[in-house]
Amino acid sequence: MANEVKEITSRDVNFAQWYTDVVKKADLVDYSSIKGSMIIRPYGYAIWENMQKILDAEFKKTNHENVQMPMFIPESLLNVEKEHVAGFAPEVAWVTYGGNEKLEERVCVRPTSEVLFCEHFKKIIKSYRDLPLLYNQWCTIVRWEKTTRPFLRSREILWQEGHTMHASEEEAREETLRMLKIYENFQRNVLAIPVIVGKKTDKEKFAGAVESYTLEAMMYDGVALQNGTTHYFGNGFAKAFGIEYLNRENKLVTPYQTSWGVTTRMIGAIIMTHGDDNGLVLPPNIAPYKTIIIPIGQNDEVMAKVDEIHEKLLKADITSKLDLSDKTPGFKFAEAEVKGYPIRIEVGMRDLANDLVTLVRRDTLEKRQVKLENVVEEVVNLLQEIQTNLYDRALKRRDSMIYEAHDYDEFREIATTKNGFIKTNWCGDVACENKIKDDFGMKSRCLIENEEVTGNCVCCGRKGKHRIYFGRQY
RNA sequence: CGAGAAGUGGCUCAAUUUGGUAGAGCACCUGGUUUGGGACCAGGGGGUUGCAGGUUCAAAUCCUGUCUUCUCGACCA
Repeated sequence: MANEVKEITSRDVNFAQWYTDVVKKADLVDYSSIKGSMIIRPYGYAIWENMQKILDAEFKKTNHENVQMPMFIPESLLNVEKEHVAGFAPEVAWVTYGGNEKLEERVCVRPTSEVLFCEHFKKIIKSYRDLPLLYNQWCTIVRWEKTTRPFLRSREILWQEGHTMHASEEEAREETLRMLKIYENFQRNVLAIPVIVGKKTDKEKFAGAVESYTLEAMMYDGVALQNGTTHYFGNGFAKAFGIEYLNRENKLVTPYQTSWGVTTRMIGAIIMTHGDDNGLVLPPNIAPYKTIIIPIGQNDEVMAKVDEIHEKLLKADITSKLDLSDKTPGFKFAEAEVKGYPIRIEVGMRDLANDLVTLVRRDTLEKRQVKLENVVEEVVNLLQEIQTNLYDRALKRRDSMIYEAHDYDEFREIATTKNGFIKTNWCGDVACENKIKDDFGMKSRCLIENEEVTGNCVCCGRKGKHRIYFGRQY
């Protein structure tokens, strides 16, 4: 009995436990001896590598350059921008000793790198000719979280952070929205995750930002996962750090700034958006292997065909794994499902006698027999179908879990009986946000830009200023 | 950080109540037979029981501390 694969808790019985089971059984991570610092195993890391490859290409296309900044920040540097340090101080890790000697000034492990970039920018930006300055770095950061969960909330986080400087406010705002759009397209088209994109309220925005934008995804259980953010900083940081340059009129002026980032949390989002009781389900566009080929019976003809199909797929640029282990077919089928390969190709004599092979799609587990000579073509089409179906399915589910509340009683009724987001009107007062958080544990997700405000604030009854989503979050 | 639960070969657990030679199934290795949904036969390797103290003739078992994991909450991305 291969019990290790059979022990996935049903996601409708205990979603949190199901998530933990999938993460482990699909060989994505292992725990380390440091709380909240996970080992990302090859199969999990391959997903991250694909994310990096695709996003990095988008960053380069839009003229960003990669750099690598230090991992340590001296306390005095972190303290330069007040709102920023207030936001991050409670969760930074401090280094106080070097070897046996106590440090003169303690240094923290970067929780994010704004201040490091600012210090550097001050040195290298002299002229309007130096702008825009478009930097990005792939690195890890540390935030000392109290509760940790693989991918969703860890202490050591793999991410990408873009930091840019611009000559005008308008240009910096454009950059903020440009990167937001890149994230949105990536999540929709590659990860097949529908996201609600919008502006954060003042209460929820990044420490030190003028405006923060977010990509909010809804997980299978109706809980929100913030899947990426972009920030417009105005020139607050630049002023605090004294970054100035000479413009065309030979005047000393302050530039405008942005930052933006996504993390391996997106892997958690894939799991909780597409996964099912059999395990992981990977969208073809991000899967390390788009197909897994499983031979049935070890005779020469089967082995020859399996090799042939594998070669053909690779030639057509379709990553494919060939499972030649000596497990039984049933075991391999089950394992292929746990690991979420988009398509499984079963090759056995029964089909080969009629020049057929069997394709099994992971999203629906539906089987179909196809002509051997058409395998590549069929796989290409099926991958597209799966990619589309996963997005449509997730979108439909999400939309079915968004509710409109017109008054507080209705809000309470929804918040206490249903899982999902609540769409409503809000007066703009942080007191109402706080009350909703205290009463129901729901925070504002983001403001809705394109809808007219139709009623009064759901909480206080005063005139509504914004359309807004509320929801519980990871 | 608060409440609860748990840490025994890679995994799931037994032995803990009542201190007395650490055990099973699966996984792993070798050989063979198998192969269309989680195979079978034979043989074999692997654990000083999370870690550190303490009590005792004797500790997986009792006591103290600590670390890690899980669930629920608070907080934060």
